[in-house]
Amino acid sequence: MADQLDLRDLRYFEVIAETGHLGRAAKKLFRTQPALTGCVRRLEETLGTALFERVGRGIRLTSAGKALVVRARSLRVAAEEAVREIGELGEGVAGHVRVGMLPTLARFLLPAATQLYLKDAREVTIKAVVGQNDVLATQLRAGELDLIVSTAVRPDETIVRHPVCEDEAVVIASRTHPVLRRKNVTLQDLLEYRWVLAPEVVGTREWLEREFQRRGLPAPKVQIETNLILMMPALIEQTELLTFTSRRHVAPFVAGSRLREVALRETTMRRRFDLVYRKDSYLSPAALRLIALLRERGEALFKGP
Amino acid sequence: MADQLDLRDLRYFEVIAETGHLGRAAKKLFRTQPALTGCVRRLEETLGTALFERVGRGIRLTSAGKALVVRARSLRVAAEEAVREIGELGEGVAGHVRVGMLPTLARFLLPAATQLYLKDAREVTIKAVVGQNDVLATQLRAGELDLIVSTAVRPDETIVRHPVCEDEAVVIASRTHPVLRRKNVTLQDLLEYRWVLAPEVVGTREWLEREFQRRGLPAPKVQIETNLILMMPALIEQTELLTFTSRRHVAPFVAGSRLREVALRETTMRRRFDLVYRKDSYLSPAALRLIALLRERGEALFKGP
DNA sequence: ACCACTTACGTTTCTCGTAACTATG
DNA sequence: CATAGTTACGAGAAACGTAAGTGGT
Repeated sequence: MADQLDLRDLRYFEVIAETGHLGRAAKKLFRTQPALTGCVRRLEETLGTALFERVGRGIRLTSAGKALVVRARSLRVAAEEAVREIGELGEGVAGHVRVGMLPTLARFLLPAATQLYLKDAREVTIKAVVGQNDVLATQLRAGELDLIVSTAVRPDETIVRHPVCEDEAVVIASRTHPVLRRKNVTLQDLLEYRWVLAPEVVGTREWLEREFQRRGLPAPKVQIETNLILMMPALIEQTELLTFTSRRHVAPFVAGSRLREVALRETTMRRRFDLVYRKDSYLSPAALRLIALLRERGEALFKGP
Repeated sequence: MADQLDLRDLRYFEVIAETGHLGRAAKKLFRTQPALTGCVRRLEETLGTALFERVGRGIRLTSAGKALVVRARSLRVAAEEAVREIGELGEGVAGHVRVGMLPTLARFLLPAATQLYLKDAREVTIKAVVGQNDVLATQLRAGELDLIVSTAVRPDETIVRHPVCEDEAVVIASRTHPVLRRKNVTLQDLLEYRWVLAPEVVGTREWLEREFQRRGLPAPKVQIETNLILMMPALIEQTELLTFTSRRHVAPFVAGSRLREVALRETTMRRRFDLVYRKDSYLSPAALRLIALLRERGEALFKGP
């Protein structure tokens, strides 16, 4: 005798209890009457209790049977929920993804990407970490992030890199800034102004200062240093400060932006954003879906409509 | 491919997930490794998702697998609870019984009987209805009670009767009552006193009045008429009233009772208490247990220790 | 006599164990 | 080469369907 319930039997039992007739239940279930007799017999054996009383030529639920109807229903629902949840996890439309990215990407890729991603994966939760490339790479290797989108991650055999999009960091000023009225602006000219820059460890600032240094020039004078990279454009909108960050902040890339690029070949930093993830670790289907989405449409999403 | 979960597979899966090894799990479950491989394969098929990743020569839960562990555990617990609940209902140690009885039985049988009954059936709830025999019989036939213990229920083919115990209703007085100082008390003598009696429709009062009438005597003078039969003895404890009810209220049957029997053959009413229930209706195991208990031990319980 | 459930029995399906196979450290 | 998991296949168990049986209306 089985000492454990069988969900199939319980499903049959529910229909039998609802109809009150083995014959009609059999039709509904595409089974024969004897099969359902067997089902009831099995349940009654494992439960050690009569579920139906044989009254006249029909059957009627006993009190134990009535109680089992309730239990059977909730068990069935719970099982169905489990199948659904796990199935969705498997398809990557549910679950959890931990993704890290640079501030520029958080501003110009994340919103569109998440919107598109969640359209087919409503039950997925996302942890988005914004940080500098060194921090992101460390967290990725530590298993704290499933994937990152970043620049200049050193390749090795434990990670996979895919180029996603290109970007250029440029010198930016408010559209009313005096430097924009000058012609043939030089690197030297830029040193006349004060700057809003990221901390020295950040890739863009490192690059910028090196460019000045290469040409025998001093580093730009920093008036505001902030690790809130995304705030830098807003900080210079109404001042005579300069900053150095992604061209995407500048009109016409951002409609209505008060900012303009200070076009200068020497201060144009090309950089490639790579999608990076660990090679041999398990990635949830939800994470795999996000990876696929970023590989296929990341560039278009970053460029905007 | 099965489209429904199997509780057995989920049980296996739990152990596999806990140990993280098919081999060790197989030992715990008294199964072989291939059997568990098959179990995992079945689950993965019905869920459409990988539950383990094959890492090295071992296995590791995927995120979907981790989620399934939680679901599997709660499903197993719910199934076990269902088995337990329905099993207890079946054994009659859980459930609900509706029982009716006469006041005397409520006083002298119900406490001991329920105590004994609930010792083995802690989860059973009881509805105890106290009433006169005609009311009880009506409610029994209407299906509002599962069983009654009463007197003089008219037998027919829809009910079953079992004698449970015998009782005698007698005239009762306070131990300080003057009638107790008289010798050779007669029926006539009793008419000198006032009475506390039940309403005229109640069996004991009917019987008593008929006994006086049979001997050409008037009915006793009623000072207090109450349907709270059980209050009658208390009402006469400190007065010169007489009452007519079960001898069980009188010392020495109730230790410390202030009441005494006015012994008189003409006022001694023998009555038999029957256990009565419907013959062809479903009786819950809990009810059947109570019936068996009353049949086997009802008499001893009524008589007291 | 008919209807509804049960029993009997053969067939199919499923699960499990044995043994051989594959892959990893 | 030892260990962990997988594949292949046959034996046994379980569930199902057909057909005959039982009981109530």
